[in-house]
Amino acid sequence: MKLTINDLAKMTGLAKSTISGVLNNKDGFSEKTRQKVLEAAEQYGYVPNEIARGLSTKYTKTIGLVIKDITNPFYSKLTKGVQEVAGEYGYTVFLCSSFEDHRTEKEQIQAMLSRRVDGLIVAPLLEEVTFDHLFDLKAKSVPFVLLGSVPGLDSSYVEFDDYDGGRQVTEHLLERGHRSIGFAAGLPTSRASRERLRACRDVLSAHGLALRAEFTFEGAQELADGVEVGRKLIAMKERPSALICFDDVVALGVVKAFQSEGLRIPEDLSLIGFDDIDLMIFPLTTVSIPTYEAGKALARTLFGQIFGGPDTPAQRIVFDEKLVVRQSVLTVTN
Amino acid sequence: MKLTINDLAKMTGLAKSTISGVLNNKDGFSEKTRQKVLEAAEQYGYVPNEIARGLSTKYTKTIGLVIKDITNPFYSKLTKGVQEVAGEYGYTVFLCSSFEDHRTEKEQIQAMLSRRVDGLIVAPLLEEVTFDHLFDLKAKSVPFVLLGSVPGLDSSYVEFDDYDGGRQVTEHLLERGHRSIGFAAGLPTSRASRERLRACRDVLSAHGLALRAEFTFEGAQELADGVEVGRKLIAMKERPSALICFDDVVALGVVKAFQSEGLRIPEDLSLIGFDDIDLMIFPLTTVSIPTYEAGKALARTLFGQIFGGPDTPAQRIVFDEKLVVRQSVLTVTN
DNA sequence: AAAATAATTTGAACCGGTTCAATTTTCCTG
DNA sequence: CAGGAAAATTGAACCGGTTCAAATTATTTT
Repeated sequence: MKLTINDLAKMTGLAKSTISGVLNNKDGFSEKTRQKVLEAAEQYGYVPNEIARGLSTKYTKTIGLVIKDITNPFYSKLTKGVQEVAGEYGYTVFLCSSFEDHRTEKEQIQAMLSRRVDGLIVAPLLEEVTFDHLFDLKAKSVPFVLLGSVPGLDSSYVEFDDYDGGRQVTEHLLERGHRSIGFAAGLPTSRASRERLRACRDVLSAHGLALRAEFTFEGAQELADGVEVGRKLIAMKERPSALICFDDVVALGVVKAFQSEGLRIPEDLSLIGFDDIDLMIFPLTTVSIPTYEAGKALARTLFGQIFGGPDTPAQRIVFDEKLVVRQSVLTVTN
Repeated sequence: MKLTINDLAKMTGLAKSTISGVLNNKDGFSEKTRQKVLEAAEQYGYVPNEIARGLSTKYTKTIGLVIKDITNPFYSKLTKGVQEVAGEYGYTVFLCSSFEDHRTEKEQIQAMLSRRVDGLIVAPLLEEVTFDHLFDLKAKSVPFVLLGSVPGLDSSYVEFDDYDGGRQVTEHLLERGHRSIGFAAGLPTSRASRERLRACRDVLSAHGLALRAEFTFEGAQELADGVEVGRKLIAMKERPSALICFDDVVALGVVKAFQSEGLRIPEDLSLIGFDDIDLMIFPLTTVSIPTYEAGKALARTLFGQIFGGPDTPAQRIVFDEKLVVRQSVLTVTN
């Protein structure tokens, strides 16, 4: 059915090694045969079988990207960055989603390995359990880059300075006079969320303040979760004057809940998010995260590993997070 | 480095065909050898090389998904649906983005073919040029399913009744008394946009009305484009009373433009979008599109083709679009 | 024009699996 | 316990490429 290199060899009367050589631009072939091969390949529309090639060269021109959920703007933008760079290198990317499940993450990585990807980009779930599967990658010396470092694992990674982002927003709120601050954290599997929360706590306690338990929410991930948090806040007798949301999506949910009750942001609640997503139309004060650039950096770092061989030193790239002040934070005068 | 089936054969003292047979659950092996193989595989952590397997079986357990831009919520949700079903079948998906470029689309499909995917899902760009590459797929009898039919190509597809969606929104506006209607269309490569626009024109002309050229915009794709359209409208002396946007993202852009000028939706402009995206917090009247379900349907149809062999009849699935009335359309009394 | 050298081309082995006809082993039966 | 059938195992070919030492052909050199 499909034309193979053997067919081409038969048709041109040349050896398959000759065909292979010419097609891979190796030199040592006469101009005459070179033309003959090229013409025949062109004429019959020969497309080399990358699978077969991969088997002998050990390079599949394929990388795996394991993320949590493509539906989240954060990841879709990151993915776009990865794709962009992969394309430049003639690589194709396998998209795998862990759907926030630790076992799925492991399985996906396993599947990628069995498909012999040349490298992996993983946005690992943070969990108490184990990072064995990641240490394994290192042990097997499979090129890989992580989104976010993993304690004790000496690997390449790209991450954001989430702690500093958390610090910035908290200080911003303090500067604007807020003393009662709430926090809508993400899932416990999110490193970013944890860091931001930790920073928030640190800054508050440095000012003799604390995050009150009833103003601290957990597991906020999607818009609906944000709406839920918003509802809970609305139902409270006493409410924090400001809420830091783990990301813009959650913040958007809070905005939605408040708006649907006729309450207003920032008059009734000051709000801060993270990510600075494109689809934001609400003037939300947030923290911009160079997601797209991070995706590109992840891919570039990975290709560095792939082409640099197993002794390529691990690279660590940290992107800054930057507060973007808009109109969702009120200045309160005590 | 990596353990192969040959290694395993040597270690157990069995033939590689035995190892292969046991591991693939073929019968005709004694319980004793079966155990021996299984234990050895387990103990040494043997993972079959899918590349090698793919070469001989012709099945790579891999499908290709070619979309325009993963960053668009429409596609990310569709992708999620595809992934979900692919996962159920033990398949992994190659994500390819055409980035709205016809040539890139062709190249991506080519790349997928050279990687011998078992099937393809393509959201093709609509262009004057050619659909040769799609007809080629048919000719080569590569299993594939399209998002949206292509004229003259008898293939499986999943599509939305975009014409009807366009009809619904236009009639809704007419019912609410609007007579001066504008349309922010998407890129000319979007079939959905074209259909919606066509329906709008048809309905209007059936009512003796027409879409005025100065109220018809083209190439609106991202939020920024919507903002642009909004600005243009604001700058006009005379403005339509309602605007239909090709999708929610564009509508969101218009909202943003209006809000930033202190104008209000729907008081200053009635607005309708398409997609009913999750991240919407503005009470936008829109048309809900079962994107996630479509993604699943695409995948299921594809697997039907893959496992059903080349004579599987082409399937056509059309999803309805459904108007969701919220608060972005004013009732005007003339 | 023969010998030496350089330029091309080729054939066989290999990558890591699957497949299946042929062979070997085991089990029954008379 | 020989002989035949059934069960289990194996070996070789194949999938479609790449690689490289060896063979062939062309070009110089003397």
